[in-house]
Amino acid sequence: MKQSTRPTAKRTGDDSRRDILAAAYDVFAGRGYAGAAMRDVANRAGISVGGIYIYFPTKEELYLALLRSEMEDFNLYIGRVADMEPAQALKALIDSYLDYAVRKTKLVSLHLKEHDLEIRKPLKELFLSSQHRIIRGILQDGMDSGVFRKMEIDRAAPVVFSCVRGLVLSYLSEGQGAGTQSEMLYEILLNGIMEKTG
Amino acid sequence: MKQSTRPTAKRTGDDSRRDILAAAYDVFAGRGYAGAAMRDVANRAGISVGGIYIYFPTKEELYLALLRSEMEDFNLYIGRVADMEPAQALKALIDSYLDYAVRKTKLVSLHLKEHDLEIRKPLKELFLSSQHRIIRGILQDGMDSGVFRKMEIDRAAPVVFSCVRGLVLSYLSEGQGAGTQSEMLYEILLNGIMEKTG
Amino acid sequence: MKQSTRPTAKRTGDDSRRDILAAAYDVFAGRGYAGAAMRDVANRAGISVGGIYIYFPTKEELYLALLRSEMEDFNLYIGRVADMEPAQALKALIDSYLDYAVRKTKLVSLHLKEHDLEIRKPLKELFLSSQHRIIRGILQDGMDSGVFRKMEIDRAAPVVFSCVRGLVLSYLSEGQGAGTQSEMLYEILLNGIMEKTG
Amino acid sequence: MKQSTRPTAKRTGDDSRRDILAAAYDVFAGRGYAGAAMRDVANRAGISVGGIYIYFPTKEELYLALLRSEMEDFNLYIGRVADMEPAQALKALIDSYLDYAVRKTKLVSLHLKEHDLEIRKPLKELFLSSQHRIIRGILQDGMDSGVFRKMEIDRAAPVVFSCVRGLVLSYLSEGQGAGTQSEMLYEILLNGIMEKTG
DNA sequence: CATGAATGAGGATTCATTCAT
DNA sequence: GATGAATGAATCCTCATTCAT
Repeated sequence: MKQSTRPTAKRTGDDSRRDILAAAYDVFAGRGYAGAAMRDVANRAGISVGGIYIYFPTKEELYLALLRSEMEDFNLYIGRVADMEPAQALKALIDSYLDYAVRKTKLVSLHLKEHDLEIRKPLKELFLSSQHRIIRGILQDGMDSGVFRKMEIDRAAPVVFSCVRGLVLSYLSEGQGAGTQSEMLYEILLNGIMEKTG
Repeated sequence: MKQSTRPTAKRTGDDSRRDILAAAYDVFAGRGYAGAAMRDVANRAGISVGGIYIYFPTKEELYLALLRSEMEDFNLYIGRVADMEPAQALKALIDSYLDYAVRKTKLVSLHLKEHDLEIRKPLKELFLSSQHRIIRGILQDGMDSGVFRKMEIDRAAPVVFSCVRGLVLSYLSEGQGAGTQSEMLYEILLNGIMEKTG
Repeated sequence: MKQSTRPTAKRTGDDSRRDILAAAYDVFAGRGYAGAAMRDVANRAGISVGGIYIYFPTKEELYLALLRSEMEDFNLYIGRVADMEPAQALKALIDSYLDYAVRKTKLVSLHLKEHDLEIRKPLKELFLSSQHRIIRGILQDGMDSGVFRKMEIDRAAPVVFSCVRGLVLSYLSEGQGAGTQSEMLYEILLNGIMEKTG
Repeated sequence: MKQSTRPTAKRTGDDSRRDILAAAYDVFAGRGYAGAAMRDVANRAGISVGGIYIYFPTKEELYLALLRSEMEDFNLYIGRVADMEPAQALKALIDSYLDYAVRKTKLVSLHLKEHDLEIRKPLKELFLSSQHRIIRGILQDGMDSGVFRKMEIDRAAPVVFSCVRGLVLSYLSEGQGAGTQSEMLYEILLNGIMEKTG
């Protein structure tokens, strides 16, 4: 005899997908891939366990979808450095990485934790090559405009990337001084630590 | 309810401990803390499941013991840079980190994967402060002898450490060019990437 | 790692709960708390091991739920003596206890076996105080109406309760002659065994 | 090069047996049959796990041996009531039971907990029949000497025994007032609770 | 689309028992 | 006699996945 005259505010499929992904973000980030429980994802998403499986066929697929969605987000975020002045771009790159890590600490942490998960491989390669391309672009611009010295770009770019990534890692690990360290890294990358003689 | 078994006492307790630790190294490194199964550790160690518990009361203790034992190993390994010339020491530091990562890829990978595991905290802090100390020593020496320019050591040291760690991370992640990249990092850290004007 | 199963949803949740409780009754009663295996409860309930945990979060909770449910049952059963004539009430009390023990032998046996289990304490105290109250009521009535002699009720009630409980214990232990012994206890409690002189 | 010049104070086999039995007493009593661990018995006995198996082939046998040894002890303790005056003997019986329960609370508690363990059956029957015999003796004496009224001894004896046992059970369960309750039981058994009319 | 009860393999841990020393 | 490391079955509990409703 119970009738609901006002229709339950139903989610569209897309809403549900989004909710699940958002919940997955929290749960995976908080406990790692192995430690994450589908039930927790379901609870946090306000959906039933079975409901998840309508949108994602396995835990693995859910995880991958999460990574994909976050990567898009990140690429958009980092893209803005593309048409800045070289030195400025480098600074912006470092800051962007660190900002992103601050905003999405748990996700970046997750990437680290699952850095060698086999299923991540294709996605990871996509990501790396795109990041390397951006940095190569910056270095090339700098050399072309005479701001940066002559370097073998293909060797230098990965190293610059490493340094930036290392800073992020330190932030995740120790958690302090993101701002001050980004300044310092910028300065060291530009000038080195050696005394300029002559 | 009646159980009958036939124990095989072939090893000394110390042997078993070592075997278990070695097996734990492989299993934890390969699958992370949560993903590692005690049964797999046992199989790989050539001991029974119960046998592990004679030497390590819980999975957590086993993991911690593994970390402790490896940290000692690493500290010994890295200690040799202490009394080198500053620039040389920096190069040696980078190489040592990378060498270690090459030799013990899976272990270093494990550190990354479990970088935020609560139980690791005390051990991690010990490690970090000891590494920072070493680098501060190198920088100080360099400044004292006029090889390095004036820097705020307390800000520079963590950044240098970050860069080295970033390189290790890249090696783990992409796996190529350890040698060539270590050269490049050394050079960039010393000279920066900017054109020296004047 | 991949699991595929085929659940059989034939019962309502309430049915399952009831089935599990019934199975728990048998298993706990038969083997005691420590000796009881969740798997056996599951098998007997016609449910999977995991299924139990949907309704009862731990073995301890299952046990407690069982005790609670049975205590309610018993209190209903014993309540009817409240408004009888004193002597009649005493007889009914003895009979009720014994009847209950006959009907639910294994459960009462379980109470005995786990009489000092820490987790039972609150429940036990509830039970004891309620039983003592009933008996004090009977004795008071009897004294008021002059059927029973003057006694210190607070001392007598626990002893009467002990005697009844002892009879139950004997039934559980030896298993014979419930009927005849209840008569005898009634008579001895009323008249004692001493020769009435004068 | 370590020599022990003074010979280790070695135990004889009998000593070890006794130590094990004493340890078993504590462990079994404290945790019940299923909950008791052989290792704990060993530790408490100051012997190795394997050592126990020299004296007792299984856990079950150890338990039985414990019961046997304690039963002998009890029979000796209770035997002294045999040649007292009837009423006095009854009082002594109640007190003895209660005293014993006070002294060996945990053991008596164990009997209760494992009261239906199949392996205990033969021992239990032995015990019961001996206790019933003693009580029948007291009642018979009392009737013969005219102190007690005419009763069917075979029906009364088990009931008297039940009452005594019930008192012990109450002591174990609630733990208070052993002294005061034994007085009360004695009085009620002798006189009953009914008003003596006429 | 959504639900959530059900499944059962698998995980960490315990423990009676054995046997080489 | 005595030791204690070793065994492995068994315990409680978790969780990815399925499917009747």
